[in-house]
Amino acid sequence: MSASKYIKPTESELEILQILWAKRVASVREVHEELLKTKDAGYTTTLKLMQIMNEKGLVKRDDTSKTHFYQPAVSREKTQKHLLGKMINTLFSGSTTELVIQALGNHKASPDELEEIQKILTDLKNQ
Amino acid sequence: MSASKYIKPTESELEILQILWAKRVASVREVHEELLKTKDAGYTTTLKLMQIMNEKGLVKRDDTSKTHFYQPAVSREKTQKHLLGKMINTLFSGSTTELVIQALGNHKASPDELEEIQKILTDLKNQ
DNA sequence: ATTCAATTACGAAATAAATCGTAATTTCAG
DNA sequence: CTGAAATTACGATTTATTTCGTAATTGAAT
Repeated sequence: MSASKYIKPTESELEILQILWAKRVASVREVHEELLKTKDAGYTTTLKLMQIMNEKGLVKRDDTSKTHFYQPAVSREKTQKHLLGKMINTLFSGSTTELVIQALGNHKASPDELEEIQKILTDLKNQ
Repeated sequence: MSASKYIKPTESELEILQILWAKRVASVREVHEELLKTKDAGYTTTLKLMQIMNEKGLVKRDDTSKTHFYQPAVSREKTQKHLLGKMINTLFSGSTTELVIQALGNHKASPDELEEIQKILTDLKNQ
C-alpha cells in the first residue's frame, strides 16, 4: 500500500490542467490555442510543459498517432481539495469558516447560487 | 494615480507574513524560532527572505536599534482576497459557489461556525 | 578599550520553473 | 517516392526562489 505522493502542480501546470479538465482530452495544439487567449507563450513552451507533466504523472499521453493526445491524470476534485486545504492553512489560520466568509463577502453570488449553498448548509446543520 | 502593483508573495514569504500578521511585529530571531516549529531552515535564510520582503515592500523594517523589527506592510485581508480570487479562477472555473461547496464539504465546521456562515448567507439573501 | 555574542550585510550557489531555438520525426498530398 | 507542413524531442538559457557561508557591524559586559 504505497501512499502515492501528491504532486503539486505549478502555476502553469494548473492552467493546462484546467483546460484538460474541461476538454477531457486535447492535443498540444488545442491546449496551446486555448492558453493564448489568456497568456502569451510559444508553442514549444506549452509542449515542453506538457511533456514534463507527463513525466510527473499529472497527465497521460496517447502517442499512438503522430499528434499526441493528453488527458488529465489527476482529478480536479482531489487537486482542489489539496490546494484549498493548503490555502486554508497558510492563509486562513486553518479556519474553513474564515475562508468561506471571505469568499462570500468578496465575490457576489447569484440568488440561485446562494440557494445552493443554503442547501448544503442546511444539510450540514441537520447531520 | 498609480495603481501600485500587487506583489504576490511567494510560498516562503507567506509563511513569514502569517507569523507577522499574528505577532504584529517581530525580530528575525522571533520569526525564525516560529518557523522552526514547522520547517527547517537556517537563520540566515530567514533573514535573507525578510530582507528581500522589505525591498519588495511586503514588510516594513524598523532598524533604529541593532535588532531590526519587522511589521507586515500588506494587509492580511487584501492578500487573502487576491490569492483566493486567483484560486477561484484557476481552480474553480471562476465559481465562488463551487469553492464554498468544496470547502464546506471537505473540512467539517462546528455548529457555531455553521451558524456564523448561516448569518452571512441570510444577510446576502436579504440584500 | 577590549572582547564576546548576536545580528545584519553581502554575495554566491543550489534548486525550481518557464521559455524557446533548432533538429529530428511523422504524415499526407501529390 | 518526395517534399512540405506539422509535430515532437532535446538541450540550453533565462528567470525566480531558496538556501547558506562568511564577513562586517553592533551593543553590552567586563
